[in-house]
Amino acid sequence: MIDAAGLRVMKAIADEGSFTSAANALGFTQPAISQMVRRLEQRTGTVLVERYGRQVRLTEAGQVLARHAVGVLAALDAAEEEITAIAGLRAGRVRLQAFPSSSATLVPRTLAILKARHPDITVTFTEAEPPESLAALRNGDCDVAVAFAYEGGDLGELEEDLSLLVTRRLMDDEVRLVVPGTHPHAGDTAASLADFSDEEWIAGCPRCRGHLLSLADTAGFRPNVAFETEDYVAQLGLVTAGLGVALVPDLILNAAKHDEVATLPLSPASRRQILAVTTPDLQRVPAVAAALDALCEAAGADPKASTAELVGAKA
Amino acid sequence: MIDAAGLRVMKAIADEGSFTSAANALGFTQPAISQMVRRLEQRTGTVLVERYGRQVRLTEAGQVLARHAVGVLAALDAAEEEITAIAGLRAGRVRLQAFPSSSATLVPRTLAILKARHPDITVTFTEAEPPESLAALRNGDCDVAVAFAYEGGDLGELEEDLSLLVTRRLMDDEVRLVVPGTHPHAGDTAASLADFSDEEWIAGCPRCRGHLLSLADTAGFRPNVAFETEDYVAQLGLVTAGLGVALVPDLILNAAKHDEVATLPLSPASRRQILAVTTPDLQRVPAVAAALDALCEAAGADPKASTAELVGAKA
DNA sequence: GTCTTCCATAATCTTCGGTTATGATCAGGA
DNA sequence: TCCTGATCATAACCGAAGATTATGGAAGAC
Repeated sequence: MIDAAGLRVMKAIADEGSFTSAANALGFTQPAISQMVRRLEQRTGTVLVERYGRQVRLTEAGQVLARHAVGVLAALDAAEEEITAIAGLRAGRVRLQAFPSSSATLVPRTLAILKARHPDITVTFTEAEPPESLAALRNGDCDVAVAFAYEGGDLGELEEDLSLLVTRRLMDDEVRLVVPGTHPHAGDTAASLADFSDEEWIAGCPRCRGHLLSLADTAGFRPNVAFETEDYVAQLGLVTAGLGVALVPDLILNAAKHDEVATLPLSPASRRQILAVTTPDLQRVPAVAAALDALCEAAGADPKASTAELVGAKA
Repeated sequence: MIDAAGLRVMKAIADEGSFTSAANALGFTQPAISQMVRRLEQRTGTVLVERYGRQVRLTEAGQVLARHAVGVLAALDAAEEEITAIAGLRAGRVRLQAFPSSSATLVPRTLAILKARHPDITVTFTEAEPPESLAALRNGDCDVAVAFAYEGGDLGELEEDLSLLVTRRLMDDEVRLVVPGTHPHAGDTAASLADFSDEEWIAGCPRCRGHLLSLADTAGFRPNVAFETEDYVAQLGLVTAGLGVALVPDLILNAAKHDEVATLPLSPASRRQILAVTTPDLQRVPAVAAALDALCEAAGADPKASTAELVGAKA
């Protein structure tokens, strides 16, 4: 029945004292005000303005509207201001979830970039393996998930999960074989997985373990997994202690100390993709977009090149 | 940029959790909500709603709007309620100005009627002679003026003042000649003014004095005005003391004690009209209309018969 | 798989809310 | 006194907002 425009007009009339100057103040023409008042009057069923000759005066009801207008318009302005603050990155919130090994290097660098560029954005960060982070994304508990996908057989599994999500490729993470420094093959320039079929293996997270099994299967053996731990520092510790060998991505090796082990490139090489994942809608939220850019930059990827690389369901 | 309708929609979505149920709650169809959200989004330049398959969730910006909506809509409702209270006579204000001799009988009766019928209306009352009360009416300081107009020459003067005002005829007030009880003509059934040409006269307010002069002029003499006072009790007192004769309207005689004087009807009779005056706009304000009705009733006039008796400028 | 339940889109129509053009009235001044 | 300027009202018009119905596509339930 009463809308913001009507209140604005009533307040302008109260402030300016005439239809004409109210119209000027609001950037309208005079008849617009005339009609607006008439509409308001027939909507409310009351007389709002008293016309006496060429001057107008608000009736009591009109004064009531003008009085309320102040508060309502202030509230609307506040809302608008808050919205534009979010849109203009002067505020906003990003909830980031990243898998553990990325939180050592990629995430801190990202947060630093984001903080420097948009200090008013609040970023919350949670560590989560890709299945969980993607679930959180779908569930609305997370805005950006940093996930990884192994090239090869395992990729298909993740791809299914990416339906209707938007991904940005951050970097390729090469997987290396880590052996104790004292290992006979420690000095090799590359490692063929088949040569390590008799070793005891140290596996990481479930999906890393799946990748190990997949690679080993291709190499023609079934690895003897002696230890399993999601803690990659522990993995390296176990290898250092001579308790086995492990497949460890570069990202982890760059982050963690690994002086007493040898890291051998695989032959054939195996990589995993590090991806930033979000939804098509969230992608357009400025704070989220800024976070994605920061992630790309932190990963050393060209933000432009990888922008809007959409992974459809079965496309 | 943001209007009440948009806020209402955002709040409904927040409350209901889906477009469809929000549409039902607001009495719209689902596409209306879809379009409204889209419009809001392109107006604000931000994503307000996240679509996850078949469910929707508000983004941070959307939640901001929904949060502000509560306050804004409450304020709008409050304004509307206040307006309808005025329209429904559950609130409102009437500022009444009446000339002194009416405030003795007519006004108290009117206020009593008004109080009984619409206890929530606040009435303010000021005593003022017609010229002042009409000026206040024009000036917006008064909603209803109770004025009087002498029939005859003097009426024209007031008529000019009534341009663009609305009058309601409340009653006819017969003017009588008041003489001391000991006066030779005290026992007469009627008085011809010419018979009192040699008397000393006691005049009232300026316009009453003008009326006296006008009547005397018609009767062919120029009255000897010995005293002038706007206090009608004093006038009667002066007559009682034998200091002169006076023309006094019935309204005053009914209100004030006048045991020791004789009141003679004039021949030819002379009357003044008691009028309620307001503006065409104010006439439609419920509280003002109620006051006019109460005035008519207090005056014993038929409210219907005298309604909307418009006195135009030169019509 | 089918079926239901969501939201999105398209086409259409009404109403709102603005414009320009014009008229009527009042105030002020030559 | 009669212009003249300022003000509000009204009419005709027009574009866009905002609703509708009809339809399609995707997600989830069975």
